[in-house]
Amino acid sequence: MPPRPTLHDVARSAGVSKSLVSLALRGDAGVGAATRERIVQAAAELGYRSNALARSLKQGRTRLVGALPSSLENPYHTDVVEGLEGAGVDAGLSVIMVPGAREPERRHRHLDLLLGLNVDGLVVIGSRVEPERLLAVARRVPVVLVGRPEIDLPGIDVVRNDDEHGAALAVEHLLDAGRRRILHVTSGTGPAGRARRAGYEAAMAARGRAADIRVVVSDAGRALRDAIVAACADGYDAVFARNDLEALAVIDAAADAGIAVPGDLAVVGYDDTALAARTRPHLTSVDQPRAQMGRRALALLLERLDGREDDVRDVFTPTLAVRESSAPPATRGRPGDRTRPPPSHMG
Amino acid sequence: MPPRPTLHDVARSAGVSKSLVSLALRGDAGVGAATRERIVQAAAELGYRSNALARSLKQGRTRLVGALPSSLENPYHTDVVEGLEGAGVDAGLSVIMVPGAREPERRHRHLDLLLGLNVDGLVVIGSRVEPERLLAVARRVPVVLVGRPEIDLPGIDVVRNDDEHGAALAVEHLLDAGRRRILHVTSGTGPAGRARRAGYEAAMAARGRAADIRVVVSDAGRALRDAIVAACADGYDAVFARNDLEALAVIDAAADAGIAVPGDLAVVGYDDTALAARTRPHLTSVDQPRAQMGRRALALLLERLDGREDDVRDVFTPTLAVRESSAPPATRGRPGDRTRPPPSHMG
DNA sequence: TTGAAAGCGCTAACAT
DNA sequence: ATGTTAGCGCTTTCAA
Repeated sequence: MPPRPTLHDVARSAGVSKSLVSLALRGDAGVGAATRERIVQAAAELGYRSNALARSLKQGRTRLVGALPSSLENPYHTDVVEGLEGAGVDAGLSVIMVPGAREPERRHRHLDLLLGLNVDGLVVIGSRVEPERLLAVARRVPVVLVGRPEIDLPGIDVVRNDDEHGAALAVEHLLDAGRRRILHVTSGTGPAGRARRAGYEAAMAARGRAADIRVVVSDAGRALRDAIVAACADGYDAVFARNDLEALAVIDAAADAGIAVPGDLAVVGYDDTALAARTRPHLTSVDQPRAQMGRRALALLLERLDGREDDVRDVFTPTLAVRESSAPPATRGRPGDRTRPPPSHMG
Repeated sequence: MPPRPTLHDVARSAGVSKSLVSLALRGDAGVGAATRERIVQAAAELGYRSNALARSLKQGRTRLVGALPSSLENPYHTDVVEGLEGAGVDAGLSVIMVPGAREPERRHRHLDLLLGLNVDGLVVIGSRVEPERLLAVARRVPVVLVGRPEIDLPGIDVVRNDDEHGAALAVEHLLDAGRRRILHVTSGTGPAGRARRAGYEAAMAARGRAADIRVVVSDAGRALRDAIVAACADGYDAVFARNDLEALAVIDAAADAGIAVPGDLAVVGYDDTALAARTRPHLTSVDQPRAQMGRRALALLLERLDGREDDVRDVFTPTLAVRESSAPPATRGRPGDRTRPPPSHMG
């Protein structure tokens, strides 16, 4: 590979100095029209592209924002990045990301990578990076946490949705739709999972259903299925799942066990990811404004870079996207919807 | 934010020269044990982290590999990145990525970003970057294309699966399972889509079903549903979809129209993404070894950096992951599987 | 309007 | 075993 041309090459080719090339190429006003023309010409001919590394080194900033999603498996994360990037473009910042990982070692590697690149800001999406590490990082570069409740670190802004409220939306919706007993399925030891679980319990209690509170911590496969079967036998006719992925697992387990959704069992997920509308039955899901949260994260970063000192905690209010998976027993019977009549414990 | 400590700061704090700090921190053998100790100590106290920008500028390489997925919507891309990253770690290279985009303008911006960061190699995953642009890029940095058939650019390696063969696997499987007429659903104007379509047509012809070849170019929503209904009315009882996402759309449309899958209609997807096993019915899908292809892409990059001149075209052979969505009419009737009897045109 | 020179933080060849 | 020095490619005073 031929070495890429530098400012110096262009300068020589145009017969001017490096500085003038730099100015001309960046559109500085005080460069003679003819000279500028010659410079632009020469640059084009050589295929010159300025070296971002060198510029960043000189300027002490990269105009880069690093995104650290906890995983790319759940579309939630990429939706946030989407918003982040959109806002970044508007602000003249570029967003780079890493694949994301659940394993702490890999996560640390990713974090180090982003930091090593001298990103001007870091957006950590739902990742379980340890608070101490976050604090250490935040002393060198602005950090915004997205989607992580239960955390209050000085110097670190947080953008999240109200998980308790979201859980309550799900519970109320199910109850209002005529469901009697609601199970909560979660695999999470994570903060968001905890908050949703707490919201579920609170909402149940608020509706006088404290006695019905039941939580299944799902591992993959058979265990979940057995738990669902057992719950149904005990009269549970609805599930509020920690997120859409869990909800799909519930639907899958139910199908395995011959339990009809939403006939025998209503299911509500969380995040309203693209999956929700793609699978059958279409999934009712709590929707957080992910792209908007991403945009907000970038705005907070900019404010920090601009000198803001006090911490921001931005809480978005989720809404409920109602779909087929939680249709009340009475509403069923659309074409193509061949579900069983409600089980006997319904009456 | 306090400025981050530099080599110079550490050197002063440890009472030695910059170079010695650099050597000590990188574990050079010829540094006195005591001195090294002192240096490491000082670095730790100051929280020193070497500046990758400066190092890269000096060394003329970044040890960075850029991944440009065409979109994060389809898990296929992230699976490839996963393999890429795994191999990267083994080789001491880091993988950075951008969100990916379908719009040409955004795609170009992403490409420029990666290039501006001086990545040592670029992996373009399924993205429809124009050949001319690819060629231009490849003159400055090694480029590997993943998942893109129909392309033969000098200086650019390609890792892909045999789409024609994959399509044939799907067709044969459906025919062998007793299906009569197979529809192909694609939205793609892309190369992979074209190749799969060609494979479908060839396989149909090879089995004497040339007369049954029928292709639906799916736009969203109603149009697809109508096309499916029409096809079923014409005796089609199976669909081979361009990818898993399309397959899910087909299943969705079928459900809307009261067409049972796999009862009335068998469906086969492509890519065998995580989605396939998550939705009901579980999706039969052509599987390409995505992670392995990612690893291979990185290996090819390394070879290029090592001076290889001739082009490599690596074609992986896909396999078929058979699941519920293509179960033959006779096999149906598992618990929880309440599908209709075969429609009359079956007999 | 243009050029010269300093220096961002690092590495590596060359002293000592 | 340790220090000095010269850049990597760029931006940015400061002079001319």
